[in-house]
Amino acid sequence: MLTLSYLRQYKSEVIERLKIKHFSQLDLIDKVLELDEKRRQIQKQSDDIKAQQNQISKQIGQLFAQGKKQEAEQKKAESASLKNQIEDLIKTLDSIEQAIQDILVLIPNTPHSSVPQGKTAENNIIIKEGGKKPILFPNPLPHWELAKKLDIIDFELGAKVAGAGFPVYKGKGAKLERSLINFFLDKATAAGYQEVIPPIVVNKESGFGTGQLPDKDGQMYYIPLDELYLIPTAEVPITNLYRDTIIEERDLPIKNCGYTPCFRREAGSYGAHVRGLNRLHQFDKIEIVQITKPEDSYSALQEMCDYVESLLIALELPYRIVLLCGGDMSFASAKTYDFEVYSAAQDKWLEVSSVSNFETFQSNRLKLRYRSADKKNELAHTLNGSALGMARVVAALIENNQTEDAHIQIPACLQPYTGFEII
RNA sequence: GGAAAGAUGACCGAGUGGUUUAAGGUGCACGCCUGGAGAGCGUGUGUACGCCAAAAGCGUACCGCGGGUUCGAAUCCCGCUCUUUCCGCCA
Repeated sequence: MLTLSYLRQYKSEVIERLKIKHFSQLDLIDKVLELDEKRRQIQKQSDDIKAQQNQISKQIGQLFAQGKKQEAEQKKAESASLKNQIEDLIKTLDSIEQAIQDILVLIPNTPHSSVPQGKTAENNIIIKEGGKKPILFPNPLPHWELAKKLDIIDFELGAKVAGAGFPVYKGKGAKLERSLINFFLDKATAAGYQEVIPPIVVNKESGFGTGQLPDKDGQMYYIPLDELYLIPTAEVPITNLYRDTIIEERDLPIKNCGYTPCFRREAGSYGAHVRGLNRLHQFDKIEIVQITKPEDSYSALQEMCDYVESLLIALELPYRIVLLCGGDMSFASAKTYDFEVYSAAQDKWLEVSSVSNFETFQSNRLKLRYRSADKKNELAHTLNGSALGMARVVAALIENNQTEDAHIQIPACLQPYTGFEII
């Protein structure tokens, strides 16, 4: 969330930027600033009275030490009356602070000045296309048909065990999945990201820290008995590793990567566009996360995009890079690039990565700061990206690399991992 | 799941109701000393919010978290969380 001091200082600029995000409740800004004004006024009052009370208590202690009981009793009465005033003020203060918090969590991040205008995905800007679309024979099979024919992914079996959207990978399909995980992790490690294996459930503090809570709790699986959420992305546990910490400037940037399964309820989505691996309740993903100084975060964003692009090139997949417009960006992001691969049999672009700079939006919630060279504590910037989301990569590999006799050619970079060249 | 012990600053560690304004030590920073280093000596050394044009300064809160008792709580009471050890169970 945005900080109050930032809102106070850059109010009109924030409002202009939020218009690019098509945020409709701009009146919340004035409301929260009014509450802030009131809060400061009441805090001053209550701090002053507390100071008086502390003085009196100290005097009482001294009076008792000197054996002046009578005077001490008098002071006690004086202090008691102050106590009532303080209680009232604190009650008001608490409710105002709560009201401020309730509003702040509703205000989305402001988009970076380079984010294009626009309301929906149609206004996104394709900034680059790369790779070559494959030239396939007539009537190529969509991945779910070819996968079934080769018996490498079983959707019905997964449906029996868990439900729709929980596929079972079998044989060479499972090996392909595992090979991709290892390939991506090795690449990320070579690019300077330290590997972590985080928990795949998180508590609500973590969900709040990265911005999934309170607004998107319906999209996460929840375990009520233990009050835990299944992670929708490794971004949540990995970024939260640094919640409530102050990092020395010399230790930045911090670069982490991690593989986890990801769980998404995705309520309300159905139909042809979610067939097969296109949209799942459980899928594997490698995530990259960076924590940087504010002045470095946009070069880090570029570096992460270049890295993700290098993976797509290595996999020889046709891809395009999309700069999201204001209206299509997520609540917490200041700037986001999506990476899509072309899946030939479906004739569809599938999103396989989303790389975002959150600036201080997450770090403010996380209380994630760094100590600058001149000993000041400032909010760090957080970024993350998929590198990559597995299922759709598998879908595209299956469809694009299929042969006329219904086999799948494994790209050269994966063969050392799979140990086979064809499925 | 059962039992016991514990949680204090960057770290170690003292502190069972009132000069605690959290002792002492370590570390760190700066200064003195030195040809240089070390030792020694001195000074400083958390976070958040607020007051102030700003700096300096001052105020408030914070000793795991949340309540309570009291004029006053690190200290007393209640609840919770986590850690360690032992027992049980177990991949």
